[in-house]
Amino acid sequence: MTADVRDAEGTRARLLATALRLFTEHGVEGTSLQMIADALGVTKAAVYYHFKAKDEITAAVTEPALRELETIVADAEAQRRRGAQVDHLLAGFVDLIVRHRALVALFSSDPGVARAIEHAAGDFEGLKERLVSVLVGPEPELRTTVAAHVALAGLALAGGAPYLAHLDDDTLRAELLDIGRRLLGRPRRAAR
Amino acid sequence: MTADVRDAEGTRARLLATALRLFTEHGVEGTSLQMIADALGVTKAAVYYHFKAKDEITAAVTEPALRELETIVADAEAQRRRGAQVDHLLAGFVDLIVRHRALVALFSSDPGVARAIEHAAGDFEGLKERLVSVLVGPEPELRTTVAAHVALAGLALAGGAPYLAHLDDDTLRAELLDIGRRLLGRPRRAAR
DNA sequence: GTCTATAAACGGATAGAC
DNA sequence: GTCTATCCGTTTATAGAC
Repeated sequence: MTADVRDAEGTRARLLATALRLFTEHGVEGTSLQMIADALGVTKAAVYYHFKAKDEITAAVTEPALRELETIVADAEAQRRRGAQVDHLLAGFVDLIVRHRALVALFSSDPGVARAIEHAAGDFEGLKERLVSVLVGPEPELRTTVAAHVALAGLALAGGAPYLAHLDDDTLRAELLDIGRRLLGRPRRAAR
Repeated sequence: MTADVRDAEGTRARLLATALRLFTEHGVEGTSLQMIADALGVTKAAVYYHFKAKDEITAAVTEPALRELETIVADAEAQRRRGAQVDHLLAGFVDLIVRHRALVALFSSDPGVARAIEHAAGDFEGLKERLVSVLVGPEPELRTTVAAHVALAGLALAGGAPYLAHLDDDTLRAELLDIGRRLLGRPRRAAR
């Protein structure tokens, strides 16, 4: 393998990590290819070697986590008891937040993400609705619906907030899970 | 008064309302002056008559609510008992969300807002920190800190979410307040 | 108060050399 | 795999007419 080819995947990974950092800092629409290229120390043309359009970068940054979320929702829907559905979804969502931190906050609040992936990844809006549906159940009360929206947005943004970036994964996961369960009226675990 | 002057304030108000709508839909950076002008049925040059730069529009859209928030935080800080500080801040914040809906969600999550106003409005980041400080108090526990971040982000985004846009002000305020108090460990009110 | 016209810069994107 | 150079559409912003 030549020196040229050697770092292809490494550069691609660095590019995605850099793009994510800039996206969370400036928003997707507020981040230009020039900014990404500059941060990487290459030119715009080099970026275009790895991705043929900006939307592709946005999709590549968010898709892995979105696919995971899709699986989490499907697994939760497959649970038989209502309580288990909520527990499964909440645990999975919090775990996703903790492992991806800023990413979940990004696609929870940045309109640029939705715009960029609407032609690619399977129905983003539909996934959100299924997420809420699992949390509120059939014939939801208003209180439950509002609590579900507060929980989803709050957990995602708090998990990606710089103020909590210093917390280790296990600590953050336990705290977010406890708050989520409190919000949704699920019993807290006695021990860990 | 001439016909030209007559609608000056009316146009300015319509412009700000239109800009807010587009900002929440596409994000600040994802909204161009051309989009605002088109939505208003005027040209870009007409927009520039009212505001000499895009950042000024962003600032004008957000500043009224930010000034209110500044007052709310100051009033809360002036309370003598800890419980009263939290109660005051929470009630004020929720009321602000309900009256401005999408606006609070906007400056809670859109990086474009922070960028646009950092040279104008007095310390935005500082205000956020004072807000959190009131909620968590001196020597805060981790659980409280995380809960405060979840509450602030969750209430703001849920309050501006399209899914809850149909709720009337009184209903939304009561629901958000109850959830906020539950999150922050404050006793719920018995009656309304 | 709004328009047309235009300048200057920046954005995304491509061609072709090395 | 990265570079220089370039294209083109769009964006912010200004000048000046009505």
